[in-house]
This record gives sequence, C-alpha cells and structure tokens, in this order.
Amino acid sequence: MSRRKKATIREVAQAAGVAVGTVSRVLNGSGAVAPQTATRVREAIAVLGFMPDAAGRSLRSGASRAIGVLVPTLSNPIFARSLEGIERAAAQRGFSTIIASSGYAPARELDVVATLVARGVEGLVLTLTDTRPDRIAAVAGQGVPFVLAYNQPEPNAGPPAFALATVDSRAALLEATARLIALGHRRIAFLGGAFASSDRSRARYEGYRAAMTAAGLPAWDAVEIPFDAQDEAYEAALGDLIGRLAAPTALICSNDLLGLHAVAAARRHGLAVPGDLSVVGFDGMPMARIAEPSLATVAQPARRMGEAAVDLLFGLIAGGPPRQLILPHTFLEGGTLAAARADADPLRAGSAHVLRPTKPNRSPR
Amino acid sequence: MSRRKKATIREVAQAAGVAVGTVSRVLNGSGAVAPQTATRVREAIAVLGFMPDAAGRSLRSGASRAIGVLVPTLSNPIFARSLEGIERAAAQRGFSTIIASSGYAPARELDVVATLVARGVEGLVLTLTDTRPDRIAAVAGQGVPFVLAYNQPEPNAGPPAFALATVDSRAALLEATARLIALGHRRIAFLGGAFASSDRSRARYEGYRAAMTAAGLPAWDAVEIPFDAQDEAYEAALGDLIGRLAAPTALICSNDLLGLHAVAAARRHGLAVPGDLSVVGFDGMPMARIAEPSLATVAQPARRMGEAAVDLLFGLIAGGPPRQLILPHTFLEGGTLAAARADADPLRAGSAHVLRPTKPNRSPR
DNA sequence: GTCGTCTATGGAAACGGTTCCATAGGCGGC
DNA sequence: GCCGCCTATGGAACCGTTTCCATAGACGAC
Repeated sequence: MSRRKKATIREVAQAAGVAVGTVSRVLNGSGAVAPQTATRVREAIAVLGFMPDAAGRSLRSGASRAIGVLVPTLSNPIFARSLEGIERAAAQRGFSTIIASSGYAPARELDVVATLVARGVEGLVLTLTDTRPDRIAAVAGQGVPFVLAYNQPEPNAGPPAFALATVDSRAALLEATARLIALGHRRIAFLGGAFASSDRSRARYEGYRAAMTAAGLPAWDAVEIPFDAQDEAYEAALGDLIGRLAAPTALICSNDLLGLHAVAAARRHGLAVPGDLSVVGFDGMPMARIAEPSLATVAQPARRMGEAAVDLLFGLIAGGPPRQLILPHTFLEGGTLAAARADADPLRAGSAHVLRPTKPNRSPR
Repeated sequence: MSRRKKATIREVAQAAGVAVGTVSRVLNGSGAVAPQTATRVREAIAVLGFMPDAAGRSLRSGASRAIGVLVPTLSNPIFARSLEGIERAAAQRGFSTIIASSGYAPARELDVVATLVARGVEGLVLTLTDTRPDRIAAVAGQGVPFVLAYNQPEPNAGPPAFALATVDSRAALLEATARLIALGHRRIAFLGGAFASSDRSRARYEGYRAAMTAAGLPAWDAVEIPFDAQDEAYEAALGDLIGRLAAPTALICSNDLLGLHAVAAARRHGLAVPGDLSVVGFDGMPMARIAEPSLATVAQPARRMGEAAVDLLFGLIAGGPPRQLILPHTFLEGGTLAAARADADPLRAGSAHVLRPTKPNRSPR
C-alpha cells in the first residue's frame, strides 16, 4: 500500500501510456483531455499513490498553494483560536499554512516575514508588533499580498493602502470604560501589554483615555506589563496600584490573560473581586468566562477574524483592492464587575485610604 | 530598499562576475571559495537583496528546510505551548514549521500527513489521534522521519520502531489517583476526552483503573466527552455523575481544560469544590493554576516536550536510531483538592445520598 | 476533395536553485 | 623542469512540475 519512494509525474505518464503534459492537465483540469484518457491517468495516479511534489509545482508555476501567518505568540489562546480559523479557511481552498511567531519582538518580525516570502507563500496574514507606516511599507515592499489581523494602525485618510481585519479596540474600550463609570467608578486604572510590542494595547488605552476625559475624570497612566511577565510581575504592578493613596476601584486590562492574572494578583493582595476591585478584560477567552468570578470582557470573534483575514487575502490574491474589515465586538458582563462602593472615594467619604496587608492570602502552591 | 521583483542566483552571479555555481557555494558554504570572491558575492547578494527561493533549492537538493507538525487542535493551550517549543527549536536550525491540525478526526489525519509530505517536509512531529500499529505503519510508509509527541501507544517489546516524546500518562495518573485515595476518597470518577480520538485519554484512564484496582476499589466507567463539547455537555455529564445514588467525591479529568470545565459545571450544580468534590486535571496549564481554586494537576513540560521532539527528529534525520523519551511529570497540589468528608460515604455513614438542586447558582452571563 | 478549425495529445522549454564534472592555474616534490 | 595534486571556478545537467508550441487527426463547410 505505502510506496517506498515517491512516484513522479513521469512514472504516472508512462504507466498510463500518455505524455507528462497530459497528466498535468488531468491533475489541474487545465487543458482539454478526453474522458477516457483522464480515467486512465487517474487510475495510474491511484495505483502509484502519486502526489505532485509541491516544490516542482511551485517552482514552475509560482503557485505554492501556501500562505504564511505571523502571530506574536501561540501562548495567547486568542491567537491560537484565530489560527484555527485561518488554517481552516486556507485548507478549504487547498492551501497550507506556514506559521511563524515573532515572540513580540519587533526586531525579528521583518526577518520572519522575509523567510516566509522566500518560502514562496502566495500571501501573508500578519499580526505585527509595530504598525508604523514605514514598517508596513517594508512589508509591502516584499511584493506579496498581505492582510493585517488584530492590528490597529493609526487611521489614515483616503482609500486604504493595505488590507486589515480587526475589531475597533478604541471604540470597544471607550464603551467598556463608560460602563465602569456608569457603575459609579471614578478611579479606574489601565493595565496593558507593552505598547512597544502591541498597537492594540495602545489603541485600547486611547479608548480608555477618551472615555475618562469625556466623563471629566483623570485618565491614569497606563501600567505596561511585558508579554513574558511572570506572576510576580503582576503582583508587583498591582501592589503598586493599590498601594497608592487613592487606589483604583476598577481595573481595565488590555486582554483576558492580563485580566485573569490581575484577578489572581488582587486576590493574593487580599482584595476581593469585584467587592474591592472590578476587573474588565478583552478578548472573550472561553476559559476566562468559566472562571469564578467570570471575567467581564470585550469579546472579539477570533475564529471568524481568522477566516475573514483569509477571505480578504484571497481577494487580494485575485487582484482585488485592499479592504479593511472591522468586526463587531460584544461587551460581556461578568462576575468581576460590580458597582463602586459608596465609601470607595476617599475625597467624597472624607476617609483616608486604608493600606491593606500585602500578601495575607497567597493561594497554595 | 525593497525590490520590486525577486532577484535570482543568476543575476547575483552576473553582478559579482562569477558563475552561479560559485554563488551557490558561497550561499551554502559547500565548496572552496576564495575569500575575496566570497566577499564580492556577498556584496552582490546584499545589493540585490537576494534570498534563495525555497522551491528551487528544495527541488534539486531535496532539502526543504521545513518540518511538518500535526496537532489535534490549537485551541488547547498545551499544544500551543508545545508548538512554541517546536517552532523555536526548528528555527534555531534554520527550519520552518508547517502546522496542520486534525481537529481530532482520525479519518483526516493520514491525508494531512500526506499533504505535509507532498510539501517536501524533511521530518514530522505528530500527535496522532490513533496510534494503533497499522496507523503508525501507514505514517512510516511515507518514508519521512517522524516523531510522535504526546502520544501513548501500547508499549512494545524489542527496540523501538519509532521515535516518541511524551510523559508517562499511565504512571502519572496512577500516582494522582493514589493521592486521592490517600485523602480518603473512595468514589472517584474519571472524565476523559473521547478515547477514539486520544490514546492519552485512554492511557490515563488505565492509570486510574490500575490505582483503583490496586486499592481494592471499584473503577468507574470512564465518562467520555467529545473534544468539541460545549458548556452544556459538561454540565450534563457532571449532572449524571452527581445524580447517582453513590455520587463521586472526587473527579479525575484527563486534561486541564476538562478539569476547569468540570469545576465550573460542578459549581453550577451547586457543588462546592473541593468541599463536595475534589477535582484533578492533567497538563499544568498556567491558567488553571491561577484560577480560584487552583486546579490540582499533573504538570507536563509542554515546551520542553516540543523541543525534545525536534531534537529526536533531527537525530533521525541525521540517520540515528529512533529513540523514545519519557519526560518527567510533576503532581501539583491545588485548591481543588481536599480530604473526603467523613459523611461522604453513604455506605459507611448509613445515610442516603441527598440529591441537590440542579442549577441553583448559575453564574451570570 | 480541399481547406480551415478545433480537439486531444506529445514533446520540450522553463522555473531557480544544487551538484557534479571538467579544467585552469599554482605550487611543492623529486 | 616535469609531474601530480590541490584549489578555485566555470558550465552544464538535473530535480518535478507547468506551460507553451507543434502536430495529428476528425469533422464541417464550401
């Protein structure tokens, strides 16, 4: 059943008693082939277990039937899920998916893209760490169609110069922050991934800022957390926040992973969530939703985003114009959300902030 | 800076005033090249921004510098993390990673492998859904070196016929089950992924069985959950278990994803974890560890397993014999673990099991 | 019957590299 | 001073496929 050595198109041609060109035509349905001949060829293919070699095909035709994907990391389930959408949508068109990750390192990114291009991918789905115009131009200079996914470059006047599939992070966070304000929160802090590695984090912070400003509240400086942070880093960051004279009563996190870690860190600091601190995330990871308390969050359709990005990409490959797609987000209520306590505001209540013990209740290891 | 059209080796040769063979030699460090000539060639390469085309290279030399990876799903962070290890270890050797997922469908699996092989990958890292000898033979028949990761085929006498990197699921679950028994649990149920799609799930069940039998306790039938299960499926499965006259006081799950869902489902059924039900998972997902209560689990070194699999693979590619590597697992205590309540055993306490209300405490949506 | 058209097919060139073979020149040993 | 070997390099074959061109034969129109 299994062949020792891979059969070539020449062997198939010989077995079927036709020329290699004819086999190729049968394979690709390109030229006219007599039905009877085609059958004979197909039989030979089946008997020999022939599969066309991708390298030979790609070399001659330039069609590798593969797309390249760059994500910052596979450890964040949101990217993993979007990859599932990409992989499925590509496979549906007979395309393979070559995956690479940048590890959130802007410096490696362009090299990785170049490697993918050298592999002959026909298109790229990229989540870049850095989306300044010159970086995007550098990618465009590779001459391969590409779609940005999850990215949130500065909006640009005129027709779009590149394709994009994303949610409107800024608007989503504006909305989420407004919810917290409506719940009576006044001191709302923002915890985000490093701005240098994530335009999403930055866009979300801007949304937060805009909402705070609109409500006449002071926007806090963003607390940036590196993407490879360990538990201790979260704990330290949170300790810094709650140690302040006027500690926040709510915390907005630029993704669910941060949100879950923030909840855990708050707990270790002896804060009740949502009693002492409300927390909101971003992404809508299923695992954050089944946590207790469930994480309030802005859900984005990750899988669909992956599929949409591939759709856009094949539009480009077919010669269409670059389109920018904003997918809908949904605010999900959750157990980490509560109204601000009446006594939470030291200015209003006239009481000084009470410092809590730092780590009274560390959970068992 | 960016080239409109990709340069070829012939253009480089012309620019440097040498033959194409010489450029190739510089590129691969294969033959002897005068330092001065090499410099000239390297300059031409830099000026033209030349990158060798993978298809051409692969076609002639058979060296695609790519490996193929098959995982059941990317949605389980354990595979995503192992992929990070694979990707990194491969990239370190200048290899790209082509990823495909089977979606836990045994039927698709062999096709996917064939597709990867047709792409000319030089090796495969596979997590198969089905590891019966004939399936492994079918993979071996493709003539490409491969390593199984995470898989747990029936042990075989004699020297190993294929390479393997895994933890000893059976031993790990034997140990975990023994821990529960030591905590006084007698009625311990097993919740696993569908056996038909996971030899790990099966091996873990066997470990559980062995431990129960060794302790003179009856082993329960495994409750199998499909891998695409929704919340409702978990709830139903758990409802069935706790609705029994002699309900379990502990639950062993074949992975952390199941474990987290089981904890959530138990909560929705009004059971306290670990008060009414202890839960143990498998994998050591970071997210399960920061949950409250933290999930007791058997941790496996996912990233290292990915790296180890690639090491084994390159051993094979270099012509070495297939090696089988068992990585160490660690039992992690967690908040989902408690001693069995004294009144938990209806036989011993002489009291009938009290049926609890089914869904009194559903968490907010 | 001749011509033109159309279909089915054979055969060869081409894709962009690597690898092998041939060879020119330099150099040391005798 | 000749021979042989070694180094550096040129040039061509080759990998497996697609694509293009040529052609044989069938068939309809006149």
